[in-house]
Amino acid sequence: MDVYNYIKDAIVLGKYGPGMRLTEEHLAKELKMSRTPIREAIKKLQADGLIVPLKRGVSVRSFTKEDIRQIYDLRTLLEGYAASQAATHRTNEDLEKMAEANKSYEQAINECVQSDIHSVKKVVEVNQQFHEAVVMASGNQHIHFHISKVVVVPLIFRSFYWYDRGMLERSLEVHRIILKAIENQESERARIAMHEHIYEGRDHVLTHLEDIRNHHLIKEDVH
Amino acid sequence: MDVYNYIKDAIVLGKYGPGMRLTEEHLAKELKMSRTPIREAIKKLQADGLIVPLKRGVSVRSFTKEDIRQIYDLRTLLEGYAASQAATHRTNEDLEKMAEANKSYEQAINECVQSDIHSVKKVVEVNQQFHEAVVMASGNQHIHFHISKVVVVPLIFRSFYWYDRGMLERSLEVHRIILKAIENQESERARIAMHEHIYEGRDHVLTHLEDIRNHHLIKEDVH
DNA sequence: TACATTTCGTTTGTATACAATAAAAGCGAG
DNA sequence: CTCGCTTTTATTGTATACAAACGAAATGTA
Repeated sequence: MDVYNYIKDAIVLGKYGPGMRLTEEHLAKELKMSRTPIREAIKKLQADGLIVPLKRGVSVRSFTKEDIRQIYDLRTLLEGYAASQAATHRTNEDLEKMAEANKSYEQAINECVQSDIHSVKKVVEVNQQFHEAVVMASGNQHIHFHISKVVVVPLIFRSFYWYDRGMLERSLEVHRIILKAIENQESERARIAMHEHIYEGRDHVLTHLEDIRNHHLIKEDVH
Repeated sequence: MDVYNYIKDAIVLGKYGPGMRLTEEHLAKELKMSRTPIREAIKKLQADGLIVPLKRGVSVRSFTKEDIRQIYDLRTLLEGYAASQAATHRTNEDLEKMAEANKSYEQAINECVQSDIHSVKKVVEVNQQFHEAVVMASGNQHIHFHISKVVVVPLIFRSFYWYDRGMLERSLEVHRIILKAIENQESERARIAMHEHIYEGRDHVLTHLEDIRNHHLIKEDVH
C-alpha cells in the first residue's frame, strides 16, 4: 500500500511523466524492495487507469484534452447525482460534516500562498473533504468507488498552481450554495450547482492544460 | 488473465458463494499453479469490487438489497447518460452496430429455452452487446470503464433463470424504442427510455433476490 | 547500402522458499 | 465450565531464482 501511494504521488507530481515506461526492476531498486510488492501496486494503478499496459510492461497514461473533457463529464454526472441525493437523504450529522469541511476550506484559502506548495496542497485536500462529505451524505456507498476512479482528480492538483485567489473564493462561494441547497432539500438546485462547480473546474484545467504539459516536460528531464 | 476469469466465473455461477473466504493456496492447488498468478487475479477482482479484503485474505462479496438498489441506480445514471449522448453523437456506423446487436438479441430470444443454460447465456451476452454498442455510440470512451465496474452485471445473470418470454420480449421492445430515439437524435427520450429499461431490470432482480440467495446456498454446500 | 536473420540483453511471468503475522487450538487457573 | 494465556497451525507478505518472451543490436548476404 505504501508502494502504491509512492508511485501514485510520483505520477501526480510529474516525476513519472505521461508516456514514461515503468519497469518493475527499476522501481524495485528505487524503493529498495523486491519486485513482488511492486507488481501488486502496478496492478492496482492499472485498475485505477493511471497506467496503461504495453505489449510488455506498463507506461504512465497520458491524457488528451478530449480525455479530460470526457472524464470531467462523468465526474459532473456522478457528483451532480451525489449532490441531488444528498439533498433528499442528508442527516443533521451529514450537514455538520459538510459545514465543517467548508469552514476548513475557507481557512485554508485564507492561509494559502501561491508560492508555498504545502499551503496549496492543503487547499486541494480540504476541498476534496467537502466533496467527499457530499458523496457520503448522498447515502449511496458505491458512488465513492466510482468517483475515486475518475482519475483526473490527481492531475487537477497541479492546475492549482494557476489558481488565483479570486477563483478560490468563487469556488468557496459555490460550495456554500451547494451546501445551502442540500440543507433546504432542494435536490435539483443542488445538482445544478454542483454541475456548474465542476464544469468551472474543468474549463480551468483545460485552459491551462498547455502550461501543465510544459511543467511535465521540465520534470521529465530530471529522470 | 485466465485465472481472473476462472475465479470470476466461479463467483458468478455461485461456486464460490457470497461471504466465502478465498485462500491463495487453495486456489493455487485447484488451478495447479503457483500463488503468484493467483495473487494477481485476486488483486484485480478486488479492484472490481467482487471480493473484499479481510484482515487477512479476502472473501467473496455479498450484496444486500440496498447494495443492489444503489448499484443499479448508478448503472441507470451512467447508461442513461450514455444513451442521451449517443443520441447526439451517433454515427451511421454506430446505428448499424446497435441495430445489428438488437437483431441478434431478437434471434437469441426466439431460440431461448428456459431450461437450456446455454441459450440463456446467449441472451445475456447479446443483450450486453446492445448496451455496449450504445455506450460506444456515446463517444465517451471512459464510460465503459465505469459501467464494467458496476459489478452487479454478473449477478444479474442468474436472475435470468427467472425471466419469462414475456419479459424478454418487453425488453426487446424497449431496446427498439431506445434505438429509435437515438436514431432520431431525441436525447432526452433516449435517456428516459434507458432509465426505464434498467429500472425494470432492477426491480426484477430485487423481487427474485430471495430465490437467487437460495440457489446460492444449495451450490455452497457442494464445496 | 538495405534487408533479413540471428544473437544477446532486458524485462516480465511463474515457481518456490522463508519470514512475519493472524487465527485457531490447546491448556491451565479461577 | 469458562475465561484468558500460550502454543501451534494456517496464510499471507516478501525475496529470490529461473524460464520464457520480447526488443534491439549486430552480423551476414544480396
